[in-house]
Amino acid sequence: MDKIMLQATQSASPVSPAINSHLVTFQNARTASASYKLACNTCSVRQLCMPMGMSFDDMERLSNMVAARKRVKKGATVYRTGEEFTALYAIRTGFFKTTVAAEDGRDQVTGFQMAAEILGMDGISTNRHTCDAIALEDADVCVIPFNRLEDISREVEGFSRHMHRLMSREIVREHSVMLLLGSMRADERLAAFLLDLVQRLHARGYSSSELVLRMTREEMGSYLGLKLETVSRMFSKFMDEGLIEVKQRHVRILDAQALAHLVSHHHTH
Amino acid sequence: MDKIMLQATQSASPVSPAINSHLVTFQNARTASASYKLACNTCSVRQLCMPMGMSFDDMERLSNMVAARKRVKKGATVYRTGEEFTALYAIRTGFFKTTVAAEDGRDQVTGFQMAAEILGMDGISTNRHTCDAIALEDADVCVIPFNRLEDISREVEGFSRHMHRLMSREIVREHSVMLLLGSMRADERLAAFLLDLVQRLHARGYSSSELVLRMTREEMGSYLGLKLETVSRMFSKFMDEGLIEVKQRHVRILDAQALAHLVSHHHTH
DNA sequence: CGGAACATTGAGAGGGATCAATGGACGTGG
DNA sequence: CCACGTCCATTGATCCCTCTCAATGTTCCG
Repeated sequence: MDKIMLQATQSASPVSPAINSHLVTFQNARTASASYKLACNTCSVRQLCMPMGMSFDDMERLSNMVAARKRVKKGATVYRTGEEFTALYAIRTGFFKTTVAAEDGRDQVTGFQMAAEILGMDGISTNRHTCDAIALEDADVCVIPFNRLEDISREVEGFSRHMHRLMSREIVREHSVMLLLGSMRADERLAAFLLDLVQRLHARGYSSSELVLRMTREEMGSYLGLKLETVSRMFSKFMDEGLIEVKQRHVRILDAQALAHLVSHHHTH
Repeated sequence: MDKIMLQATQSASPVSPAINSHLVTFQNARTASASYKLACNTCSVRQLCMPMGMSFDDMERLSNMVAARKRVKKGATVYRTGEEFTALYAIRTGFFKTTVAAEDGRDQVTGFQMAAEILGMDGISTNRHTCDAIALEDADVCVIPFNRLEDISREVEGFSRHMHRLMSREIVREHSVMLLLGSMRADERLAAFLLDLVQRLHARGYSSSELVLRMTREEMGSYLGLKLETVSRMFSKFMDEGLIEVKQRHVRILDAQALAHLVSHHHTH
């Protein structure tokens, strides 16, 4: 088999998606003056993240709520099961997994999160976190103290609705995972997973056909309800069928349509 | 095999759980005067439902927000996928399932809901519902227009936090379903399901060991990621092992501990 | 009473798990 | 820069749990 060369497009800085061009010079000016102060205004993922759709002024208000930026080393946790819930975390850079643990030690990856996504909403319900959020690469998050969020809900018109939307989106996402786990075969699961990942990366300015997986086969398997060997076999199968190219964690999607077809056209043997 | 007799404890009116006894006379007084007006104050599930933890006055405010009571016949929907999202629905009586549909027709039961639980949170994210909510028996729900909820968030201290908690609780619930679907065997799934159901029913004043299933084997199977035949076989297996008694949809749990042990002590063959 | 919907049970097949061995990639330190 | 160990991924052989297909039985309701 030929060696394939895949550029690690994800390593490079992505083109900022959907940024209003008239803001760019302003943005640069502020970056210089504000130096290390956190500012949603200058954040490359502000269109997808918490301040999505906000006015410039409201973004500034939000920035002021954000207590701190926090670096998380690969393998480290943002929070763990049982820890007190105090804040939500918006991902600036890096890639995470969340895992829930059963009493007997089994654990289940419940999601993979990337830039602009929010970590920690599980903790609101009981004031204790119910899962672990673990960085799969060195990462950078905004710490948003939850009690301050309630202040901003009063100050910023429509922010409360916005928070509800974020949480609802998570509920809807989990519904589709339940559909995946409850009714799809191994190949369908992996296809759905790859398409979801690449679509989210694309929304962040990355390629719509190439991606670098930040997780192991085992972590993918846990998320997809499969064993790592099965995940590996499905990768090989897709390669044999010419649907993708795989070299370790680099994946190039050659036939997205065929993958999508797999997901949405179930047929028994 | 002996015929077993199970009383349909669920059909009978449950004892109201955890109701402060000094409120009862007051409650009765109001029931008489307010006749058919919706009143959280007099609702038997107020301690578990939306007004959980609220003061008497705040409950009254909430009641005033609730536009209407809506009857839903068995088999009918409260809302369907694609319909515009306008309101949340608090279940007064009855039992529901929610289902998401894949493009190819497959559908997946994402949850079963009973009195005091909230339907419709999936719709907040996009202003369109993303699943169907179907009554499994004649039911009665409170319609809570969503825009009014935002009003009450401003008026009632802490209500916003309360809403967040409700949504977070749903997220956490779905995490445990993902754990179930992703890592448990058929018998473990059914055991976890039965224990969850009976625990929720118990919180509503029903027996902690007997229940009447409102859904078919197929609906259970869909929720649990199993085929109906497998569900049926697991019921038979539990019966043979003396863990439960089953007669059609009536189930009596004989050895809850053994069921719990199944769930939390996974062992390979 | 009869029909439809639902549930049980059996036999057989298949998809994914398990067990096991090998191979590659990567980081660390010599 | 190479050697080495560790972690990760691939692949094969076999097993078994769950699905599939099919027949029968039961309940419920018009």
